[in-house]
Amino acid sequence: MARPIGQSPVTLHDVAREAGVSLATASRAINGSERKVKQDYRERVLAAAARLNYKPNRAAQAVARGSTMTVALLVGDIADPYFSSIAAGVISASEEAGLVVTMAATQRDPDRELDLVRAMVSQRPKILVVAGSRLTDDPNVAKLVDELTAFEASGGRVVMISQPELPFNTVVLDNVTGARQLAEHLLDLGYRSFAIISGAPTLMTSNERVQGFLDGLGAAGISIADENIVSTEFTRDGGYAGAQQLMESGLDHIELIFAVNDVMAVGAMSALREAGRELGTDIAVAGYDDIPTVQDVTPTLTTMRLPLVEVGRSAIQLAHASPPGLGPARTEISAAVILRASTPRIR
Amino acid sequence: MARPIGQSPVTLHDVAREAGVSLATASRAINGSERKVKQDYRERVLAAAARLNYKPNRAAQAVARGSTMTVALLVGDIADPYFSSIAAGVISASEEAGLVVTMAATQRDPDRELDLVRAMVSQRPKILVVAGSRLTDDPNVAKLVDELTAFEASGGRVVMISQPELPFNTVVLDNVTGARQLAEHLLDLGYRSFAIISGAPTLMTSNERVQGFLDGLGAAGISIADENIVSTEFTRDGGYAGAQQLMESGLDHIELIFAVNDVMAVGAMSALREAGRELGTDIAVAGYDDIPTVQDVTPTLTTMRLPLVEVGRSAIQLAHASPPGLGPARTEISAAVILRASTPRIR
DNA sequence: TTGAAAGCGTTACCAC
DNA sequence: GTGGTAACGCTTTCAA
Repeated sequence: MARPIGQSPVTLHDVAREAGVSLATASRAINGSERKVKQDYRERVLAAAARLNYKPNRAAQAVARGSTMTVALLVGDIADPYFSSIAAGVISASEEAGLVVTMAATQRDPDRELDLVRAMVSQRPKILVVAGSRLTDDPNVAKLVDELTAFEASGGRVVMISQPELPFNTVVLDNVTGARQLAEHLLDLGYRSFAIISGAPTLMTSNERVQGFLDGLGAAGISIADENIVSTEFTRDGGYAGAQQLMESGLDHIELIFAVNDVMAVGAMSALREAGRELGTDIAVAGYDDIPTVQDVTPTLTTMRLPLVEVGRSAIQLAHASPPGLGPARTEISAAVILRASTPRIR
Repeated sequence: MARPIGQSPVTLHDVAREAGVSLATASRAINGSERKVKQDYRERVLAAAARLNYKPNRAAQAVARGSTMTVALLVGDIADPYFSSIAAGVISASEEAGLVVTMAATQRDPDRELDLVRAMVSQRPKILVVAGSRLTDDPNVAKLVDELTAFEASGGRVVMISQPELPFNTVVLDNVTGARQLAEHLLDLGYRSFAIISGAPTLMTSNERVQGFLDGLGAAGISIADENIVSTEFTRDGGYAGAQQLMESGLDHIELIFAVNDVMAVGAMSALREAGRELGTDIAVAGYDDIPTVQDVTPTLTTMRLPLVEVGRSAIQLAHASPPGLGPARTEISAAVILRASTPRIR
């Protein structure tokens, strides 16, 4: 009596029949506004629904209502702690708002990104969050902007994380300022000669952090020779390779290596350690992001703290706060310098 | 001419009109089977769709077809590398199969888990993947099994990751065997006295690993005193706290601490290090899972390698391989001992 | 407050 | 092959 028989899930129709009311009433009692249905009817419907183990069909609701309760989230790589922390924030804020999160990973490929954005738009989510860095030479930006603009025109909300150059709501991470502050603090600690491990030359996040860092040093009259700025993959293994590359070309008078993100810094530290360098004494290292692991490596890593979970939450809040029609809104998230053992005072 | 005007997305209807064909033909040309529509009609429709920037409404397709193209994934905590690696596998395998992934996080709370399973069932996904460990005293198992059984009865496929006690398709991670192997290898290296940092006493994954480890030691006539088995949270901070607890109660003759997962092991290492213990020499540490970070901590961590991304992929493959109606199928994933610097040979 | 009925955007069956 | 049209499960007018 209770379980759905065979293949077909219970529909609202079944519930209405079981409760002896009309489809409309059943709908109102279960999903509609509070006021409209009389107490005993409502109870009868709810009881019937419970008895039959009824679950509203979300797809059908979406069609009927003309809108979903979905948040679509696009990340570069979910196994990367940067993205997984942001995702945790997006998921928790979404759940609180009764929204379901749909997720896809671009593997940092612009073509894939465009395809996936199209796939996500096809789901007609309420909110579309795009995390991950843009490339300066991204061949697809124009198309991307078109898709997203059309999506907004049709009532969806777009939120970009850290891509302020695009005309959408954005959670802004001021990488230039952050990296400059980091540089200043490192100068304070006495460091004077630096190397940088950066991502691909076209990767904007990487560029901004390099630029900010150089700005900070420049203000103190310090510069970095080109051969001491290497660019590799924006991953742990990239950092590892970058450190090796630096060591090959000497690394002689370098006191500190700035890796433009923590996973790269951690990889670099392993490469340096394996090469017999004493971290923190022979050579200092700093990163960016403050992913959880950097407290557990040795020495603990100096970095810029980005409240990543908060960033994810902010994306959802921004979407809710920004009225459609008005121009793009932004939430600025500021980073904080976290000095740890990898950069001891040296002068 | 090209862009959707105002609020309403382009529908198949619009495309049909633009192409001068019927709704049915438009549907067939765009989403239907290859054979049925003549070349020039198909081209006209496709051209019209492109011109209007048409995107099929997935929800409407789901209603009409009676099934979605969705995979629902339930994890404990997406920011935990164990889950995020599994999620990466689920996402990539799903994308390859043209499926969209929906995700939710239980925060390891059984009540939340049940609620979220209900919410996900409501989406009528094609596949529902439940990762995360079960509790021995889970008050909701019966209800959970009911929900999942009903979901399967209505045509969905369920896959559990590492919960072989439930009557569903399962990706089995043989924790008992894995932990036993680890113990054997550590005995080989000369270790004779051990402590364990475990998760909550009701957490099955934790229990299995403890049990397997004790089995392995027991076969060599070695046991562990109760006070040297502490139980804490199944997280990095739990591991940190567990190590502190062990140190308070002495840790005197202990040669090696086995933490039942890597994040706990990494936390424990930090606690030990901060307390001035020389890792690998004063005290050895081993973990379980082989999350990426364990190669970058110092010393590198001995652990059991679980191919986590592969585990996620297997879940989707299993769902596709297992015909509905037949009993639950299983895929066994075996773990491999990875000896690293945290457990040097000592005898 | 309730119920009948008209949608929502697609698919799929059934004639032509 | 193609087009008309009845579904799909639900929401939401519109009358009653």
